[in-house]
Amino acid sequence: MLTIKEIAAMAKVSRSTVSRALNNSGYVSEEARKRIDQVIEETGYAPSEQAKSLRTKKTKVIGVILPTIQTETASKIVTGLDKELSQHGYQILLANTNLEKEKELEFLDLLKARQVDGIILIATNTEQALLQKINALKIPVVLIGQEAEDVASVTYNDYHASMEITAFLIEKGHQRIAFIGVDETDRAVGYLRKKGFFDEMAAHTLIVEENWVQRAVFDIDSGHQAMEKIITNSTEKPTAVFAVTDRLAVGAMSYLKQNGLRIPEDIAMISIGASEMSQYVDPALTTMDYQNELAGEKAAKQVLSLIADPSGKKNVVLDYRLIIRDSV
Amino acid sequence: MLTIKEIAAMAKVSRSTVSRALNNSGYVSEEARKRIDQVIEETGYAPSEQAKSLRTKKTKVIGVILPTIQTETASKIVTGLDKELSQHGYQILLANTNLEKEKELEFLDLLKARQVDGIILIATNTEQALLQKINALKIPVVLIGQEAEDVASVTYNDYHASMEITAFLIEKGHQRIAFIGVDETDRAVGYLRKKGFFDEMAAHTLIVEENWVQRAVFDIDSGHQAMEKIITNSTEKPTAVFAVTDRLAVGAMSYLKQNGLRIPEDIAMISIGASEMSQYVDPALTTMDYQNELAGEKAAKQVLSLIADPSGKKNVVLDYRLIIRDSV
DNA sequence: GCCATTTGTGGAATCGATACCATATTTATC
DNA sequence: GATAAATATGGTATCGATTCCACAAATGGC
Repeated sequence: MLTIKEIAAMAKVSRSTVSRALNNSGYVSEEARKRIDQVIEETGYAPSEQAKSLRTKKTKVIGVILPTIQTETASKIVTGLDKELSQHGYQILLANTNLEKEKELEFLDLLKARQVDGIILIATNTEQALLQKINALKIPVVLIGQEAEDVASVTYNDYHASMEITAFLIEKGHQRIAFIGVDETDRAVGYLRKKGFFDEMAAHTLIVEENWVQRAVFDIDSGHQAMEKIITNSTEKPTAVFAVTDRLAVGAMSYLKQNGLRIPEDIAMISIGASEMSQYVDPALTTMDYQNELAGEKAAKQVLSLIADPSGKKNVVLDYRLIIRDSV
Repeated sequence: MLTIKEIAAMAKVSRSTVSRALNNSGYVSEEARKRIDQVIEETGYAPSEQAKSLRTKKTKVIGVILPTIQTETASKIVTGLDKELSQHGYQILLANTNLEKEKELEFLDLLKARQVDGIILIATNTEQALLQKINALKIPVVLIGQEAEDVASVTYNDYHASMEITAFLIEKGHQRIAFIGVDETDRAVGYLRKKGFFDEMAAHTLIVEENWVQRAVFDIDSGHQAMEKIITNSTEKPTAVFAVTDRLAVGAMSYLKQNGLRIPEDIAMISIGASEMSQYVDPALTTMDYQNELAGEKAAKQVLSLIADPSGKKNVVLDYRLIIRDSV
């Protein structure tokens, strides 16, 4: 590999001068600069980022820890992140946990060893061990999707969004509403969305039958199964179902259709996500748009600002908007 | 930051000894090792990957260049890549071109400057400039989705898959078949899939009306528009449509449904991709499964083997299988 | 008990850049 | 024309690891 030393020799200057020319720091004469530029042009030399960052303590790399790339949410967020980061010369180093919590901790260490300038964590929980590790890290970290004390974050307003969805169903005349959620250690998707639902139901003094509430995991099949349980176990059938993600809703819809139940006439369906798919299933799904790409951009902006000034931690809360289609 | 020097001091040994203990190279006494382990345990020290790779010339990072992360194809491939790479301690550095060809070249340089151990390129073309640069790079590169001379690759059998799809439609009794394709500089998706279609049609001496063939770009909307053109411009309507991607098919279906045409009774629909969505649109889409995750794994395996032995370039061609559902 | 291995350890060079400092030359100021 | 400031350049230390080499101590074989 070509090094600065060889470039210096070829341009008949010292390494210092080449370095100065490269970084536009200090003084370099017209002539020297011209010769250096030409040599670089001819050889296609590019300085080693390795060596550079060993010296400068900056890598221009941001680590991104995510539970999976195979969801639209994740890929939209990453797109948003990349859009903003690449503009500032940063690249993304991926760390995929495959939904294993312990890996989040492992990757935080690994990314530190790789000296990333910042970390973005698409979080699935806010457990103490995680938060402690983040604070011990001394590297800017921004959480997406979960809010936590002392850690910067970009979150969706899960509680209010959930209330609004519930209110929308009630307004449409529904009184018996079922709920398909996920594990509550996921504070945002599991706990807050559920709480929003229950609080809004309570505010309208509507009761929720126990069998109407099912816990699923993050895939379509799981939504299907949850819907099956709701239909087969409940004494009185609900007239609407609130699923916390589009995929769960799609799974639930497939069960309903298979069993001859019409949507929305027999059972209405609503969810959160605004995935591409939600638009093309039949009927088109009424869903809450969380603007994941924007979330990525905001998180990227924040991590960049934290790199410049680590003291300015913020909790950005994003807006949501309901996309009304045909499933309610 | 903690360095090997400090660890050495704390354990009362030299840096050399710590390094040997860390890498299990050379001799280290029981006692010394014990003290070192303890200090590392207490301090949570992790060696700087920066410094390490400056010396060893290995980064354990693989660069992945892709046209977009927002397609299922891409995210499945990345999942497959990560699955295999992470098992061997490699991480992925993302480079998103947003479908801009020139960026592929730029990123190749950038990744070289970052000294990645290998590069995986989810390619959209096989132009000379690209191939030349790849060969000049002296870094293992594996192409996914496009085959090219002198470059390792993992490809789908686009030509044959396309023929099989066409044959399937013909076998089902269709004679007037429309085709929604993409730009032919994309050799695999654009050129080969089209050629497979035309060759198979010709083999059955079936003619393809000019207006039945439309060029679209890679999104749902574009499929919608292409379908509109086919319906409104053709003198005799086709009885089946072959779209080169699921998204295009979904867009086409949405046009057909909006205009009261029944699928498959009036017009049958078939495509390539086996996306999650294809299963839940109405009617469920008959589509060709390309096993993208497997492609990622194979590409990862190949890049790892090229790192070990750069001479063993291969062109792996993957199998496909038709998933027959309700749209034909 | 002597010589040859094996085992254990530290010193110093090195990877490829940056950055500080000293020094030389040119230009400006009065 | 002397002095100060601006411009230009190279030498050298440094970042944090690995690795080679020299050397010392322990072990073994006869």
